[in-house]
Amino acid sequence: MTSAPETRQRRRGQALETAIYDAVLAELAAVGYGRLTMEGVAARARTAKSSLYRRWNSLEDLVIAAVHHELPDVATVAETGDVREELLAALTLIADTLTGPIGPAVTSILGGMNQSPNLQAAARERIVAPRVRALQTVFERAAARGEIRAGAATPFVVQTGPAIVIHTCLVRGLELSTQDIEDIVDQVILPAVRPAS
Amino acid sequence: MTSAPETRQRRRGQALETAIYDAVLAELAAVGYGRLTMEGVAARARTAKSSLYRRWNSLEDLVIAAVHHELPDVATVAETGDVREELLAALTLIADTLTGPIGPAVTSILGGMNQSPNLQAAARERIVAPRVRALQTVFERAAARGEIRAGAATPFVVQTGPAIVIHTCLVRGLELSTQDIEDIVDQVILPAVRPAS
Amino acid sequence: MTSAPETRQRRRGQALETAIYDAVLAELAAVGYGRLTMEGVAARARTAKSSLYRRWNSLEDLVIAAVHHELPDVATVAETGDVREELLAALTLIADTLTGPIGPAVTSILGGMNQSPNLQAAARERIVAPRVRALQTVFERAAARGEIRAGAATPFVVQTGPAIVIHTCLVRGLELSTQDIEDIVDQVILPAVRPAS
Amino acid sequence: MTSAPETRQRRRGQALETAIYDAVLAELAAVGYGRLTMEGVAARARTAKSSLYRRWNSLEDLVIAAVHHELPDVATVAETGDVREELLAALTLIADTLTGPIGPAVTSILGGMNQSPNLQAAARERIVAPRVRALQTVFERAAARGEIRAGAATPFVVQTGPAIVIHTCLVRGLELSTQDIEDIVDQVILPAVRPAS
DNA sequence: CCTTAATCGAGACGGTACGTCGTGTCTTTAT
DNA sequence: ATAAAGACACGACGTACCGTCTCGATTAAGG
Repeated sequence: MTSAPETRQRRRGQALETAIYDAVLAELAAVGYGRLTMEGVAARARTAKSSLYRRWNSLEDLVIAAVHHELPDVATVAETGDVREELLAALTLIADTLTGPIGPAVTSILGGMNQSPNLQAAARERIVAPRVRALQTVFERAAARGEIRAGAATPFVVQTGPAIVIHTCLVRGLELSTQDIEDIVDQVILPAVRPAS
Repeated sequence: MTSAPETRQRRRGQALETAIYDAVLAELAAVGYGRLTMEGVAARARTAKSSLYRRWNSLEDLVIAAVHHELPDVATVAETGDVREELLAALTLIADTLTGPIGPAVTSILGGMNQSPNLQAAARERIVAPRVRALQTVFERAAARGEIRAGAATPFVVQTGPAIVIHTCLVRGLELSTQDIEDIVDQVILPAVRPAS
Repeated sequence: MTSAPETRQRRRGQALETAIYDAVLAELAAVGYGRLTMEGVAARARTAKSSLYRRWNSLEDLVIAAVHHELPDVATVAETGDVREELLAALTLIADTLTGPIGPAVTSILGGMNQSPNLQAAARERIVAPRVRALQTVFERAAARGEIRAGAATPFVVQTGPAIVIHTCLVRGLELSTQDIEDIVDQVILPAVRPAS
Repeated sequence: MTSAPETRQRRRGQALETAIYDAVLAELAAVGYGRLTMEGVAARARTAKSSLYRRWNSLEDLVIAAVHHELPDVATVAETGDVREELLAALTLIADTLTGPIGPAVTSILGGMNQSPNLQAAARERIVAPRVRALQTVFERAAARGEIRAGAATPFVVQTGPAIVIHTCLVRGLELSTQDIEDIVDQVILPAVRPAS
C-alpha cells in the first residue's frame, strides 16, 4: 500500500533560510507590513517559530534581512560623462527600490525606522546608504569633470533627490513616473549645482 | 479635613476628550509610539476602552486626533516682503512640528502613513497639508512680488523643503538646527526659483 | 411634504410595563435565558435601560415578574371525586407550565434558582408553591373521602409528582406525554397512598 | 535561606490541569457559580486564559471537567441482599454528590443544564448517568432475588429517587438528612415495587 | 557504520493587548 | 415627573501573537 508522502524533506541551514525569506516577502505582499507576524511567517514557511527566533531577534530584524537578501547587492551608476543622465540613473535606482516587487517591504521599513533605533541604523546602513553613495559618486565625478560647481554638492544637496523621491512615495502616496524624475533633476537638483554662467 | 474624594466627577464630552488627549501625549512620552496601546491610554486617562472606541476607530485615529488637537490651529507665515525670510519661517514651522514636544508623535504618524490608507489620508490632510499650504503661499506671494521666477514654484519645488526636513528627521535621524534650515533654503530652494540675473 | 411620523406615542405606567413583559418573553423565545440581557430587552421594547432598572433591581427580578404576569392567576383542580383523575389534572397543570408557551422561561428560572437566594425564594413562592398547593389539596380531599390512607400524603409523597415532572423536563430533557403522566400517577404516586387492601 | 524562587517551574499537561481544577473549585467556593469567570480561574491558577481555552470551549465545560475530576470515579453499591439497604446506599451516593464539598458546583451544573444542550448532554452522561445506573443495578439485583415485583422498576420508578433528591436540594433548597432518605425509600420507592403480599 | 550532537517541527506555556458586549449609574432632552 | 436616549466607568469575554520553553524526530558529521 502506498501511503501519501507525508514526510516532506526537512530543511536546514541555507535552504531553510531562503524559504523563510520567501515566506516573509509573500506574507508582506499578502497582508502588508502592518499585519505581518512571526506566527504568519512561520506558518507560511511551514517551519517553527523557534527556527525564526534562533536566527533573528525580532520581526524587524527578520524583515531587514529578507529585504537585504532580495535587493541587488551593488547599486552603482555607470559613468557616462553627462551629469544629468547619471543623476536620472541614480534616482531611478532609488525609485525602483521603492516601487519594485519588494517596494512595499522597503517602504514599510522606512516608515518604521523612527520606531526603533536598531531598525533605523540597520535600514540606513544596508538599504539607504548604498544608494545614496551611488548618487554621491555621481556628484563627485561631475565635479571632477567640471560639470558642476565645486563644493555645490553639499550634504543637503546630495540628500535632496532621495528626500523628494521618498517623500513623494511615502508621505504623498504617489507613484513616480520617468517624467517626474526628470522634473526633480531639472527643476531642483541641477539648479543647485549648475556652475555660474 | 474633608473626606477623600472617592467620587471623582464623571467626565463627559469635551472635558473627557481633552483628558484623553493629554493621556495620549503623556503615554507617548512615557513608552513611545511603538508601545502605545489603547489599554495604556485608557488606564492613564482613568477612563474605559469603550469610551475610546466610541470616538476613534483605532489607535492611529486617536493619535492623529490628539496630535491635531495639540498643534497650533493655523499655520501661517506673515508676509515680510523678503522671500528668504519667509521661506525660513515656513520651514521652521515644519521643523518645529517634528522636533517640538509632540515631535515623536508626529514622526510616528508620518512613519506609519504607508501602513494604512486611512492614516495616510488623515495625516496628509490634517497635519501635512496646512503646513505645505503656508509654504505654497510664500512662493505665490514672492512670485507676485517678482522676487522669484514666475512658474518656478512647481509642485516638486514646493515639496522640496518639507521633503528634506522630514527626510532628515525621519530617515537620517538628525536634529535640524537653524543653520541647517538656512542651508536648505540657500543651497537648494532659492537656486531653484531665483530669477535669471 | 410631511415627514414620516417618527414620534411614536410615548408610553408610561401600565402600558409600558406590559410592553416590557412582552419583550422579555419574546427575547426569551428568541435567544434563550442564557443570552437574555437587559440591553436586549430594552432594545426590543424600544425603551431605555433606566426604565427597566427603575422598576426591577435585576434581570432575574424582571424575568420573574414577566413570567408571573403571564401565568394563569389561579391554579386549581376541580373536585371530581376520583383521586386518580384529580392527580392527573394537577400534574398536567404543572407539566403544562413547563411545556407551554412560556415553558422555556419557567425552566430557565427553575434552573437558575440555586444561583441566587432571592430568585429561589421568589420563584418558589410565586410559581412553584401555588401549583404544589393544588396538588396538596387533591390529596387532602382524597384523604377526607377515604380514597387514600390517612397520613400517606407526607411531604415527600406530595412533592414526588412535581419532582418527577421537573426532573424529566429539566435534567433528562424529555417531553412529557399524557401517557407519561398517567404512568407517573399509576406507577409511583398511587402505590404510595393506596389504602391497604 | 535559599533565594526567592522567582522562576516558578512552568507547569504542563497533567500538573497544570490539576492546578486548574483546584482553582475552579476554590473560585467556586469563594465567589459562587454566578460570579465564576474564566478570568478569575486563570488568575487564581496563575496561568493564562489561553491555557484554559485550549482545553475547554467554555466555562461550563471547564466546570464539568473540574467536577468530574473531583467526583469518585466509580459509583457502585455493594450487594447486601437487602433492597432497602441498597436503595439507601444508592440514594445517599446521589445526595452526597449534591451536598458534599463540591455540591455547589454540581447543583450549579444541574441548574444550568437547560441553558445549553452541550452542558446538558455532558452533565447527564458524566455526572447523572453513572449514579442512576448504580440505582438501576440495585433494582435489577433485587428483582433477580425476587425482593421486588418483576417489571416494577419502570423508568419513572428508577428516576423517582434521583428526582426527589435533586428536587429537594435544587428547587426547595433544603438539606437532606439520613432520615429524609429513609423516608423517601420507605414512603415512595418501596411501595412502588413491593411484591403483592 | 553507527553513534552523537545539532537543529528542526510542532506546539504548550505565561503573558499582553485586542476590540466587543453587557452592566448599573448618571445626565440630558423632550415630552 | 418621567420616558427615551445614550455616555460613562467597569469587568469579562474569546482571540491573536508574543517570546520562551520542552519534546520527540530527523539529519549531518565524527569516531
